Amino acid sequence: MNFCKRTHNCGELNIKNEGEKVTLNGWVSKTRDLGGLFFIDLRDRYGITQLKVLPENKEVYDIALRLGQEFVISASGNVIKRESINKNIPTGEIEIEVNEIEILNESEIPPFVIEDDVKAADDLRLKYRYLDLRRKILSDNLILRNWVYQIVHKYFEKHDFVEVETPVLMKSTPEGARDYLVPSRVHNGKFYALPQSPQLYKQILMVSGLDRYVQICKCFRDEDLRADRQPEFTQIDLEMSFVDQNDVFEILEGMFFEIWKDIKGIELPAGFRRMTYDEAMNKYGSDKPDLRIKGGMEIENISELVKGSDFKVFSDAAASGGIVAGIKLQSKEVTRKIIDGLTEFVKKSGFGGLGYLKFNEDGTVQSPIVKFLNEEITNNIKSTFSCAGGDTVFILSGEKMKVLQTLGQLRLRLAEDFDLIDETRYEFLWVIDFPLFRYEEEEKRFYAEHHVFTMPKDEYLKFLDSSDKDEIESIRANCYDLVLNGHEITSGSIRIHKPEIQKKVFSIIGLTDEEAKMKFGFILEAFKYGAPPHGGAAVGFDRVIAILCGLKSINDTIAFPKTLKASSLMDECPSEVATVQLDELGIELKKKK
RNA sequence: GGAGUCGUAGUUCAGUUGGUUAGAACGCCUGACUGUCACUCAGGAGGUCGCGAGUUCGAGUCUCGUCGAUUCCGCCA
Repeated sequence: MNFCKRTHNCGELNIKNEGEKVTLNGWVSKTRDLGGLFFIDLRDRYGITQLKVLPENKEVYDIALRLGQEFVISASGNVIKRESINKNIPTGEIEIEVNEIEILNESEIPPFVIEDDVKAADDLRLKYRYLDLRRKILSDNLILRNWVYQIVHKYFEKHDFVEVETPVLMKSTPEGARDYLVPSRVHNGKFYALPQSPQLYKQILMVSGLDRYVQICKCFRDEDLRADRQPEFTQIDLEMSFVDQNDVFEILEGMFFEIWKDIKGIELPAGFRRMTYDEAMNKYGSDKPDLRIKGGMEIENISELVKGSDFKVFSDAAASGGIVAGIKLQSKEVTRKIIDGLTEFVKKSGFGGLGYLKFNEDGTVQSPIVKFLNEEITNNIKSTFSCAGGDTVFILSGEKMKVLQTLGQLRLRLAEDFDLIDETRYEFLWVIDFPLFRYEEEEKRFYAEHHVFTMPKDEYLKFLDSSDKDEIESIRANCYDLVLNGHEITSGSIRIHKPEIQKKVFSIIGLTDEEAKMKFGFILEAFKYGAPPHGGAAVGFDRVIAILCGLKSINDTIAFPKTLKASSLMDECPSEVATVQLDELGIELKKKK
């Protein structure tokens, strides 16, 4: 098809181009018919340029009158200075006086108007994703994502990493998330799994001597979704040989340094803050604390202070091995209604109520529990939290982890409600020394907190032979997360490369030699032939992009995201398949109940 | 698997205690208009109130179920 091809895009012309004869191709964003004067806003991904059509040019004018939203056109004419300038857009000083228009394609009336401040609901936007992506605000996310992609590739190339593609069809392993399964036609009854991550392959590449591996790859997890969780997502996967934790940190800090410098023009600190898992839990009630909250709002354990109080709820908690702890909300008006809302919030986590002490400006203390606490205890609480008039301390008591986690959630809730988050900050934090195991009460067994190949810290190796639950739970690992603004954006560990340590870990999670061989045989086999000390990490690419774009959800960093029920509204997948296809795979569907 | 919110015109929403013909804005169509850029003005078309039962003389409104979107918990690198 012949058509008049563009000489420029719709975002680049300005007053310097005055007098030039140009051709633009693009979509009709809007038309304004003033009777004797006709304006067209022509859009492409670079921007919008105004076209002007005069009725004297009858042929062109008649075409202009036919134009509808989202028609694709080619327009030629001269760049002229506008009579009235639009300061809101980069091309606002000029317009094209059109002497030729060609309609390249018509459009049906779109189901929603394509504008930055889109009004359509999510499902409609997803069904017509291609229209939604015509919005600059959205396509800019994909463009930024591409920039980060390029920075990452260059960065790792510069540091001698080798990009290796690992299989997408792999062996299903039962640990971790639920696998997406792919049936095999050649081996009826057998299945591949899509990778939850290329974990095992990258470790084997270390045994191969590749030394430094990186891959920006798709990962798949068949679990329920969230705003920051898609069934398929992208990670920057990396692994290094002959390294300890600090080497991995250094490489990743360097990567984030370059990304933030290039994309945001921000110089991140040379080394990120570090905090142990235990400290994070005790101070923030979370393994991914948001450090942007004004005043810090750290949790204080006041078990000792209230141990002897007459308030049974507190003294009982302390006596039965639990804790009493609280957080302070600084100088905010806390009404009855707010307290009720927060009480409702903690009740959902199984607490009977929320204790609070309001320290008034006049020195009095307002609280339903103050009558149970003597003056000394009240004063001690006040000084522990460094309270001034106008501050409120919220207190929970009970089982330690539950108290800490709920206070952590309360902290985030208060920060949200009282607008205490400094949105301009980027707070990176390494959370280190995670527990190696997690005890599952219901099944009465240990699970690997990270994954089964995570190396325990040297000083805890002795507990691998222990049969004491507390000792095993106390084992800390060379396992780390990078947290940014309360989001986990990276996770990794130093791996076990010694068979005797691996054996002990398997034994603690109740995996017999036989089972281990069946599930992980190939990697254990590989490890027999000289596995170097190695470790690595995986970066949640979508989450990083979402934060860079200022988005709460990762969906708008992904071209074609899926809904919470993991379906794609545009191409309507998943879908049923023909019986012939199932027959070839040797699969028969169960009848629906 | 559980809890919450939402579903009414092409779109975003309003719709009172269950009561006559379900409204507004934007978009769309027709006409007018030579400096608009959220153009303006005049007129017009457009509805299976997500779907299915039930209660009722009467349901957009109440009840139950179901489907979809979304937020959170469980789950999950």
